[in-house]
Amino acid sequence: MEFLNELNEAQRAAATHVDGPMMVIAGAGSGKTRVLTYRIAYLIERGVDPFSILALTFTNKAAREMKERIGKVIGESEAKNIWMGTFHSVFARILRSEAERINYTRNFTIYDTADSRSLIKDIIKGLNLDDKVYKPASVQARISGAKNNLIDATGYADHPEIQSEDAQAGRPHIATIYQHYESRCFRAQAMDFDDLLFKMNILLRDFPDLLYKYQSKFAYLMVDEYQDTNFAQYLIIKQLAAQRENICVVGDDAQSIYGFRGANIENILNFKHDFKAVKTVKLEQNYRSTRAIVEAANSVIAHNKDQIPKSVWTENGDGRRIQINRHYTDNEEGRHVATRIFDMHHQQQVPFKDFAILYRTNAQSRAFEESLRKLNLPYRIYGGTSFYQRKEIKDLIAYFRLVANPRDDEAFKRVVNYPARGIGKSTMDKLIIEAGERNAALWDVVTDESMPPTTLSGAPLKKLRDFTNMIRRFMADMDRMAADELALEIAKHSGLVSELYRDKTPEGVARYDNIQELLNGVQAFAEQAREADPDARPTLGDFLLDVALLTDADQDDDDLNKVAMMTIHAAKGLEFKHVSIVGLEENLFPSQMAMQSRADLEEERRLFYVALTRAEETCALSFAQTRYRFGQVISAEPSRFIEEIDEQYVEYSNAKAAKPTPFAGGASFEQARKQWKQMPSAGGDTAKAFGRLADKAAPKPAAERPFQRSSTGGKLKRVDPIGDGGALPDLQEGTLVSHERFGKGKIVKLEGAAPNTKATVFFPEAGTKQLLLKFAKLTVIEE
DNA sequence: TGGAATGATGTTTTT
DNA sequence: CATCATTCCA
Repeated sequence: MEFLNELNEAQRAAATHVDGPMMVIAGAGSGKTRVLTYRIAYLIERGVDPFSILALTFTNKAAREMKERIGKVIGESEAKNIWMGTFHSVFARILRSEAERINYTRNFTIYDTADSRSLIKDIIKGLNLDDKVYKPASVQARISGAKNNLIDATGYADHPEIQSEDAQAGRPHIATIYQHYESRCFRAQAMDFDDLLFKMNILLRDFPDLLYKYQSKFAYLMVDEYQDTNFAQYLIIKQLAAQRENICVVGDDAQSIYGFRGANIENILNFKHDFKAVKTVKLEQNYRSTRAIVEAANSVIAHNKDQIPKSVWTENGDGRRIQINRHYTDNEEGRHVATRIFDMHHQQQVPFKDFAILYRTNAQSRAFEESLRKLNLPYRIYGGTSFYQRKEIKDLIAYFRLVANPRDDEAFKRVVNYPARGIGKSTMDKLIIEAGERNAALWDVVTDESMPPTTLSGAPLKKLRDFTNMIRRFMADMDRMAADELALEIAKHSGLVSELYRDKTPEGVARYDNIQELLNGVQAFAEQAREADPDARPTLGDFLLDVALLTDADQDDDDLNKVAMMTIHAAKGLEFKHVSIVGLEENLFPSQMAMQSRADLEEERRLFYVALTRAEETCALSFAQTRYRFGQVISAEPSRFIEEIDEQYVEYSNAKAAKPTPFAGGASFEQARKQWKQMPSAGGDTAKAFGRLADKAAPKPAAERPFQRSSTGGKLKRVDPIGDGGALPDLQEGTLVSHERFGKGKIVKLEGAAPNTKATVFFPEAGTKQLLLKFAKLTVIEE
């Protein structure tokens, strides 16, 4: 097994460990995936049956990659038999085959976050509770938290601590909502994401034969990213491993970033107590990054109190310091990052795929998207509003869902009147009330001939029945047709395709294309299944199971040479040669939600650690002093995390320092840092875009002032992102100007001295506005 | 009943 | 600024 020679001593010790519990503490970039891969290969070469290996990863992508890599070592045909996937997808598969034990159909629906929130909203309304007090999102979070800790609705109501928490928060009825939620999900034969873990636990708890079955089946367990498991996941693992104790967990407490989802670092700390004679291996040598990056990351994480002591080190070269860039606006930040990529690509032939832009929140992607597009740089955004969240896709999938499981109330409500069938709100309200009274699914109320709805009759009832009859026809075809065939049939005969085809606006065409793409996706899925097993008859239900747990990040990376943009969470486990971490501002990163508690702040810091350690060669940080948020310009201060980096690994690119050579340190540098710190910023308070003065803001030196084209047209004159007033010398009363939002207008009055000049402008389209030149992006229009 | 227009409202991170 | 939800009118 010569592949073992590619491993260092610690890695090899981990990869060749066969029986008994093992915990691998793997620092960032220490070759953990390689170890997991080779360990599986090693097991199989030693004669372990691939079918008896269960490897749980955090993302589908990680699972796929690992499978591929194992395939290269031991051959694809063996590799494909390994049980490998995310917790959710593996247990969804098991639940599907054991569904009847818990009185579910094997075609149960998986409710996504939106479905479950809409159901919760519904329940809150039905209980006549105030949705200002019972905010659906927080109720959902509360229920989710309970499920992750294996507390059901009854347990929730009986839990003194939880009850007093809710009472104190003024929301004593969450227990009731939870009870309804539970029964409504069951009524609809639906499980939410948390249920996949919760019900798996139920299976193992209530059916000893099943526990035994899966304990015997999975002789070897491996869990990646163990630090991110929550209690529900932990207990499944623990139970499955209880018999043979052949369990290997891999994790890094420093990279635990899913606390908000119930992940519990304790799981990693307690592993030693749960199993006896645990072999522990620490992987501390980093192969990924330069020394500057490794040390910078180390210096940051050292600020955390809670951690397992370990020292990540590298033999790699020093590399370039972490570059820090200050910007006046978020748009300028976008331009700068894009320009840097442009330059490096053209001057040093760096391929696009070597770049990544990482941010804290999805909303930040916009500025970068725009700038990259302007420079014609190819990019790909991972996550965010994924393909599967688009309205038209959800609509068609809702049809699929309904055909697979007609009791799926959320799907029913979504498409019963789309395309329009004359089934309006009042009809649906009656139906929903009646379903509630009978505790039956909407579908059952409509189709139960023996007990017709009492409040509905005549035309409305007929329309509803026409709809269910149509779905019934699809259902009848489910046995005859393969997934791809049926999908096409549904798309056509539901009227959805023709509805979209009629819409010739650019958006409509895009939607139509998306539907096409989804249908192609079903086809690809079916063909792949047939390829793997010629006798397989992939059903629409199989496809749904797959698609419900897919994320955008899992989409096929066919055309790969693109700049990658994603949240730091999504970047976990990935690496890039050149990384830009953007938006390093207080209240953004760290997030303002995390400012309250030390634990939350430490999680943010670990997130920053994860971000830094994605980089192989260079890492640039940036922040803006003003940023659009909620449609307002707000000012921001640099993130505390920047200062936490040991300064010998940092360079402040646009402070006026000479470019220091790596690690030169020295007085000139200190000075630059000081200078940079003293640079005036707009202060911490929110300043309205067109309102109050932010007198502390200093004008930018004219030489640095960039030009930019106004989006509303008008000939390019000059634009001033910070707007210091003096920048538009030929402004006077009567001048025609153009504003991004308000369109063209005429200056009526100018008052105040620069930089606080205020202009009164009359916009024919928007009325008279008072604008502070400092902030308003005005362009002079030449006659 | 359906659609358009208007107004309130909210943003972490993900399976 | 977006999206959503509610409202209002045909």
